[in-house]
Amino acid sequence: MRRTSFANWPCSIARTMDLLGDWWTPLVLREAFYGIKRFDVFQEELGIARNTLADRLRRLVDEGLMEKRAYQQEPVRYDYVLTDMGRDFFGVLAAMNRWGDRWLAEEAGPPVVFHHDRCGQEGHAEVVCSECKEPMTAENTRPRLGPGYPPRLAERPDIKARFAG
Amino acid sequence: MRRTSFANWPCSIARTMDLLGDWWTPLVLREAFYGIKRFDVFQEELGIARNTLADRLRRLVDEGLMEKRAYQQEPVRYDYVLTDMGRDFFGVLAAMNRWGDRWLAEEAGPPVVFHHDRCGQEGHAEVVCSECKEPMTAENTRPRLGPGYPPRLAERPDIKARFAG
DNA sequence: CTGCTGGGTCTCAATGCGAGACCCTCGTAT
DNA sequence: ATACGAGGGTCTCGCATTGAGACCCAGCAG
Repeated sequence: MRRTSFANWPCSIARTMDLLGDWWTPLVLREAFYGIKRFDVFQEELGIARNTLADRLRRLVDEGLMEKRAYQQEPVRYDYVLTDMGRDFFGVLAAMNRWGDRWLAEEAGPPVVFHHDRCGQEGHAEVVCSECKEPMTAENTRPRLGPGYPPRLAERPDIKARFAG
Repeated sequence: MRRTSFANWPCSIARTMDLLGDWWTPLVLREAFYGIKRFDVFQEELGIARNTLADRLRRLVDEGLMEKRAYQQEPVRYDYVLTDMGRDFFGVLAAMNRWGDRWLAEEAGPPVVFHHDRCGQEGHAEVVCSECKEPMTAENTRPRLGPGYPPRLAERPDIKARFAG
């Protein structure tokens, strides 16, 4: 059975999960944010199988999150760097990191903290509303039909009910 | 080959990915945020195989993100509700949703938008620094060793180099 | 001419995913 | 008394994916 594809669902979360592809992809991106560029370094740091890494990098390049760049000729050597699309994924990783720090860390505390150059302090990620800058939580936020929702689906009673809130 | 476990890596992103388990889990959580509680409804809305759903729900309960609750006796019927830990995951989904809206939406725009009760406006998620409330991006944020990082590992030159920035 | 570095591909076994069928317990309509 | 439907699952089984490790190739250094 082929894995069910979410790429065409009317849901950005599903689409995002679909292209993440698996557990390794976010970790490859994490390494990229750490500044890693070269195949071998990704491979050693993560302990990922080489074929799996080749596959994930190829996917990330295809999807537009990374770019394969020849950094020298004779012999040609490639490295992998984040595109704007890839760099923008940082927020997602930061939110994940925060959640993990909060709920999965051991007594000793979070393994990694973030230094925010902008203010010079160590802080963690917080997810806020773009309009009022106050925290966005499950309690104070509700989904609504957006402009990109397929009109035909939007007619269905169960869908209507879901977004009625 | 058994899937490599990230549960004990010194990285909250890896740990989070490890317990997500697969592509379905975030979507099950999404449904839960939409207010879905019952097995059959999860199953119909997502079109997920019943055994896979049973497995994911069991995992979410085991990990502490959801609770199985008897909502009636004779016959006993159970439903699944988010715990505090589960509800706190909203931020991660919101960040994912925002990224997907930005980079994967079609011309028509995002399929779903968020209404923020707190301010009464429609906004999207933004990831900011907990200290200064300014956006946290790959460019202005750097990882540092945190208190929970395994001391033995922290000695390694490659690890030192990575967090030197 | 041997071996090292960098960036991969190939082979193959073992998981795990997912469809669909099946199961169990009540409550209710026939 | 019996069939049927709702609710919440488990069982079986085929195929796709995962991942370890071996192998490949090009250039350069000893």
